[in-house]
Amino acid sequence: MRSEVVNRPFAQAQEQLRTAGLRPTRQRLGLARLLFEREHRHVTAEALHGEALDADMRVSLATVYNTLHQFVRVGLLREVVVSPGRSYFDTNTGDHHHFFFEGSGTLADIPTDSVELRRLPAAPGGTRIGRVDVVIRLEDDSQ
Amino acid sequence: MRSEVVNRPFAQAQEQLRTAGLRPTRQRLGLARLLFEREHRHVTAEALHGEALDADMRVSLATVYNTLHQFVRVGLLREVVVSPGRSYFDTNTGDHHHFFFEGSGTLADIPTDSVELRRLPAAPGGTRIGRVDVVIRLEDDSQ
DNA sequence: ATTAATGCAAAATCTTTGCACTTTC
DNA sequence: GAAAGTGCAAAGATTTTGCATTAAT
Repeated sequence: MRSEVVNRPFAQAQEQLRTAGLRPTRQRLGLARLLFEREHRHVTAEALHGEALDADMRVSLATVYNTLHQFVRVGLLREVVVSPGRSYFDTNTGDHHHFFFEGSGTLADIPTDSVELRRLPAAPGGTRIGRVDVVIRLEDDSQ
Repeated sequence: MRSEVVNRPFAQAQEQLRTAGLRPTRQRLGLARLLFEREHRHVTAEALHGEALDADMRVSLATVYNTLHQFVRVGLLREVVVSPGRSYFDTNTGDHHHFFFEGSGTLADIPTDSVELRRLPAAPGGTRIGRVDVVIRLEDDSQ
């Protein structure tokens, strides 16, 4: 592989960050690649930090937190709150809902069209609906 | 008021705890009265502890946490997770959903029949649905 | 050069735990 | 008196912050 060849995934991540108005720094690029170069995923800050270290990136946990929140702010990620004292970040920012496996503490997307939300209440005065979160909590089937 | 007259609310709380299999201790009784003698409410451990102190009860924050979780375990309360790093406890254990006001960090019940959930996905193999939580996140209408 | 981002360690939150003491049954 | 519950302070866990250093434009 010739070194002057453009590194595709890298260039893509760079573009993605620029578009979002974030400087494509080494850490943000690295984290973006971990997050977005595969299938949609759900990560905790701690888990992503672990992956980064495994991939020999040098990044602090504080920067991982900061970066995840920046990504949420610019719409690259969505934060999912399902468990007290732990934040999950979802690379799927589209309209969809979640299974939460209480046993393992993991999340899975629910295809949009397998939940149908009929009739929503009106937003109370002075507010507007920002998002509707549906979480289906699953317990181990101790049949 | 004659001292031998039965204190109704107190007796009710006592009964409620006994039925749930919890010893009616001074702290549990006091917290139960704060929680259940009024309309349904959403409290944090910290807020409930504050109320207890205001009412001149002597109870530690640790005991408030323990008690809230015990109440959840026996079905007297329901825990609602909407915000990272803060647990809310809901005295309404019936089937219903929530508004979450992002601005103030407060919760409100949504009447059951103003949300209709049609079509739910089947629980993945080895699991069963424990609960379905719907949270409608409200933002301040900066119109 | 200028401006923004990072790393680190420290702090801030929120929650749980260990154990001696107290209360309930 | 036996068993369960409480208080306190300490520890845990997760997340945020302050500030000097480093990197990107």
